[in-house]
Amino acid sequence: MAKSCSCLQRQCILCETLSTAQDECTEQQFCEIEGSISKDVYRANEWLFQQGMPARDLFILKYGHVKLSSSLPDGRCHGLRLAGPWSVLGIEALGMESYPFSAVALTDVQVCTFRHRDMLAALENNPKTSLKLVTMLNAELRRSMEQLRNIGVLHASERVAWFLLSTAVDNTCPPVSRSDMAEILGLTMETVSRVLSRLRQCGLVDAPSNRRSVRILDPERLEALCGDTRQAQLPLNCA
Amino acid sequence: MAKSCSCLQRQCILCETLSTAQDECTEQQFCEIEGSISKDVYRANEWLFQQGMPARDLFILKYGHVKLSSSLPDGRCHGLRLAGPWSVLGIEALGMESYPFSAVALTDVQVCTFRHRDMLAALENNPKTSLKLVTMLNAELRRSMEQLRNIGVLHASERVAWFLLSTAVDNTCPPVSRSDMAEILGLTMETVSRVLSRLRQCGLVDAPSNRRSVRILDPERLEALCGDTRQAQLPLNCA
DNA sequence: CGCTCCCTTGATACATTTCAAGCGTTGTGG
DNA sequence: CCACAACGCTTGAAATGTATCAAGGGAGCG
Repeated sequence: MAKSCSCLQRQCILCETLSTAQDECTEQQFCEIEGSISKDVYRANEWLFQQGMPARDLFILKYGHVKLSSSLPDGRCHGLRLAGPWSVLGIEALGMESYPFSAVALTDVQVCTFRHRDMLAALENNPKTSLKLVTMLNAELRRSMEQLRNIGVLHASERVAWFLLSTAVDNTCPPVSRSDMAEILGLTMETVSRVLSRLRQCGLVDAPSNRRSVRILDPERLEALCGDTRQAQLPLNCA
Repeated sequence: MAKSCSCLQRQCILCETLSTAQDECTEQQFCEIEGSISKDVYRANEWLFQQGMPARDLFILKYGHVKLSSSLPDGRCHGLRLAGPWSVLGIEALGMESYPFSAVALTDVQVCTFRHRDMLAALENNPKTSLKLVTMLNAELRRSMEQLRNIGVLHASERVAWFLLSTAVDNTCPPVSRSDMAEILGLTMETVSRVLSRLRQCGLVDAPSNRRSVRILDPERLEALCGDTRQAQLPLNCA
């Protein structure tokens, strides 16, 4: 029997963990780990998990996009970030009672699901996995702090520009609605719409109003918009 | 020779790590770890480290308060959070080239300094330490996400109320200036000052204008201010 | 066709920022 | 010991960016 995860993807922390685990686990331990991975599918708008739910699993996103968001007791809600393929979700709850935020599928989504308790066991048995995990959490933390700073200091158009640039792959953004973007950027849907309209008029992006799709046409001018205040504060005269 | 860190504090991750390490390291390994801890002092307004500096150390704050902040290329700056005694600083840079943010002492400060490379070695040798670290990073991540949400959705007075409540120990806040608070909350100094003046008028806090000191007089009414919007949006009629 | 959903756009309201002046304390040097 | 500057804070008036409210358009779908 081949000792490996059936996907064997380089980008997947689980697959990599398993491949290093081969050297360090007994055959039995390894099979236990591999056996506890399940592959699941969620439809668009389904919840992977909700804030406050008992935390049991972590997810490796293999296909599709997910939105993470956190809400206040009074119902107000704020998007934390978008997650794309090969993101690890729900690991922030490892060792805790409940998920501190919610995750909803924006598109149809395919994931590997893994129990927290199995992850904890893998950590005990495999120091290399710990290191990988620590590195991952650190990266997450940096991203989160960068976002904190950006929400704190950037203007509306700078935030939109930054969002587009930071989420786009090949100048194409994930399929988010205006309200999703607004929620993540701490703005209203209307403001996001206005900014996108202006960016469209200036030829910086292609953002059809009917479809959830934004394409970046001029990455360089867009970058100028979110880096330097003086340019960014005058987004109307984009001449 | 006694095998323990000389402080032996329950709250200190380093001390705890060392005490568990006793069971798992050889005497030589243990002494290497212990020997690599240095105890340092920084004066108020000194930098512990700056954004972009090569990342070498992590710090356990033993006495005093530190402000973490991140800046944009154009100079705009945003406070990330305050750190008090027993915080671990600079661990977000573990395994990375440079510090992703800066840390400046608000008061005179006493720290234990520990090399990243020694921490990494400790992780390899001691799975329990990894778990502790992962738990810590997760807690940090949750805090950071909570803050992200709060900056995103809360109004000025709600943010101030939340800041006071979340940083106060025994209803007494760390010695931060109005501008420090403003920087962390994504507001201006003037706005913070106005909110504090109103809170003072309403008898919720004691905030003398000459000293960097805020004391919470009525925690319950203050909590009502940051939990529920409808109350929070009318902070002027605090009757 | 009529419904819903998402988006756009305009007018207005409002919270916060910006700009500006002044106050009290602290520390320094004549 | 007193002037003086520096610093942090407060407060007011005006400016401004974004939210809110409102109306309407277009695509998709039963």
